[in-house]
Amino acid sequence: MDKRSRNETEAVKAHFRRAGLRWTGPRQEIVDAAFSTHEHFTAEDLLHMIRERNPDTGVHLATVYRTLQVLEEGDFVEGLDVDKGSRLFEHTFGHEHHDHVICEDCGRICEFHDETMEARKEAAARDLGFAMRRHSLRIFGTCVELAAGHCSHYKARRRG
Amino acid sequence: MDKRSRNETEAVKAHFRRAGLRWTGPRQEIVDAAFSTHEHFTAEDLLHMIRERNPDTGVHLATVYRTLQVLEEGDFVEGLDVDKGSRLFEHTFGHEHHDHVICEDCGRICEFHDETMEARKEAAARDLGFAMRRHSLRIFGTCVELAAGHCSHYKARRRG
DNA sequence: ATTGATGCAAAAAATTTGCATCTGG
DNA sequence: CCAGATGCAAATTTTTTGCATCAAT
Repeated sequence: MDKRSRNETEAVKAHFRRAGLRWTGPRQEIVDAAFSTHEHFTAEDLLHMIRERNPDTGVHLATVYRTLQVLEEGDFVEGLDVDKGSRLFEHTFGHEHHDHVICEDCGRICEFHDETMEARKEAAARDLGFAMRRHSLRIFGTCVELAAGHCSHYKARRRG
Repeated sequence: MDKRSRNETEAVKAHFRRAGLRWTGPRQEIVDAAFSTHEHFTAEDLLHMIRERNPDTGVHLATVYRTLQVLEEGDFVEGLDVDKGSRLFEHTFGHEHHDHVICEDCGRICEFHDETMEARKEAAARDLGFAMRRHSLRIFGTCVELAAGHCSHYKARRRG
């Protein structure tokens, strides 16, 4: 585990302690796995990652879902609805918020951050009498790689 | 049916004809119902609306889903993921695009349109090599009505 | 010791699909 | 007529829950 994910794990631990939640073996494994990748992952993906790191793990998918929920509430991970299949998660702690562009054909996901938009989201919510808690901007379209016929994501998706 | 929804129905009909899709009784009923309201509705809501207008209708929920899919592809309706329960639909034909602010506690949904953001979405997608097809910005938070303790949506949701 | 967390299996919820039948063009 | 649309039921898929047991504090 690199120094960065060690720090992140510590932050999660501290949060659990503060919130009166227990720090258990399964939670340790789930958090370690979640912070070990910088890709998007489903709950099932995460379980596979856990099993790769520790073939003898007893962690169950239900526990993964339960823990992801807690992590999401604590702003350590964020879920993304992709309209097709399971929700994708990514760890967010220590990262700047970003929005997503999703290819409807190949599933490729790109990220971007736009400070102007962030400010306007905040303002829009405020103007309507809302306290913004979280926000999700997804742009769906098609990527040029796919249109040009040399998109590696497309083949990967067909195989999967 | 007012003149506006008649026009909208005609546009849908024309689209179906152009696309080589058949104009059937169930589709007529589904489209009429979808354009008869300016609220968000689930597939099931729409079926109830159809049954209210015509108690003897034989339209089936599966057909509602199938037709909503066609309508969405034709940009006549738009689906909204609300993280809790079913997808909400609204007819969009002839309406300016808008984004949504959703109260996580009471379910209230407000809409807004921000031209600057629209332009930046478009640009973000282009810069990343995507052709934007659709986009969905959802801001989740809490509304002041609820915080102030006089939110009608909250009670409505508890009852429902 | 207590109370929360976990594994497991089973339920739940929402949407999709297979198929025989019907129907619009 | 014939391809596409529909009703119906059954399947699918993903996530959640009940409950007995286990373990952290």
